[in-house]
Amino acid sequence: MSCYSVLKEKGLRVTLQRRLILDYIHDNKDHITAESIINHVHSKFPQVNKSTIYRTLDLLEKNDCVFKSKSQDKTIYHHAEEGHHHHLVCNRCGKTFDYDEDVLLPVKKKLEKTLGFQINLNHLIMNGLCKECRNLK
Amino acid sequence: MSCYSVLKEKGLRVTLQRRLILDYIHDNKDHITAESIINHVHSKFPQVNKSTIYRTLDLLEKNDCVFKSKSQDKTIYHHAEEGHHHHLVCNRCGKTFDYDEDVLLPVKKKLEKTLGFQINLNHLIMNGLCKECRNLK
DNA sequence: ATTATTATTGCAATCTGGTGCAATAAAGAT
DNA sequence: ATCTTTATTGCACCAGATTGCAATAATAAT
Repeated sequence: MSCYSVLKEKGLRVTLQRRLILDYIHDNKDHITAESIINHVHSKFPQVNKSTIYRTLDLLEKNDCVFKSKSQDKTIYHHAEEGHHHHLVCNRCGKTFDYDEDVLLPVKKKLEKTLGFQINLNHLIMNGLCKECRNLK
Repeated sequence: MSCYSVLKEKGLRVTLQRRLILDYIHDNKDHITAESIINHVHSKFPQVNKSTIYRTLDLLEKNDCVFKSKSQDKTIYHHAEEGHHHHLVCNRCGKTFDYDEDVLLPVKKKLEKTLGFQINLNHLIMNGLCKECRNLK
């Protein structure tokens, strides 16, 4: 679990609270909401404060251990393994799907050429309808 | 101002509060924050409640009169004229930039072919660094 | 013009996410 | 094993956004 060494390298401490949160995110390959993380931590240690959880999530994001994004109204987190930062989220069933980073490279290049704008693909979530849900209606 | 007729058609009422908000959004071509909308309405009628404003914005979004999106931590609204739904938001200065819808069409088509996922381009905001801000650092 | 209907509003309370600060505890030094 | 340093936590509080409900007011019917 390399996140622990990342923390230690930077002089950050590996606390019970951080282990609870990190392990939970690593055990869940899907996107998870802040709410579900809070629930999980509270189910094991109810006395852990929610502000600690939010601060831990911010810290993990700053150190590239998790990715944080907004999907509709909710804040969503997922673990940060290489090559898995790009997500599609279905507006109907809520499931997430990965896509190949290369798909967006031409867009990135074109926007840099024409507008000089450098988009950050790591934090990009695209919403829509997945295959199954499209067939339902 | 077709939004008024949209409301009337659906049996929704055109109230002072809704006129204030609609007119303000129509007069502003840029993205505007919920905060600036609240400030504007309060500058004319301080007694209007903020929950009314949020509810009105949700209603206008549901009826396709405005678009609502998240940029970083803020909620952002803009009027819904055809061909202006696609935005880049700079993470440093907060300015917004439009881009041509066509840029993303190949991506949309590819994802539909390979994954069957139908992305909704209307609500897509991409974050990054604009030309000016890139040059600053 | 007045009345009846019901969509809309204001209010109070709530929820999510975030902040300053004093108390606490992890990890290194002794 | 104990002490010291200071990163981290819990607490209390705050801001933005949201909701249930009773009061209000926009529109249709008379």
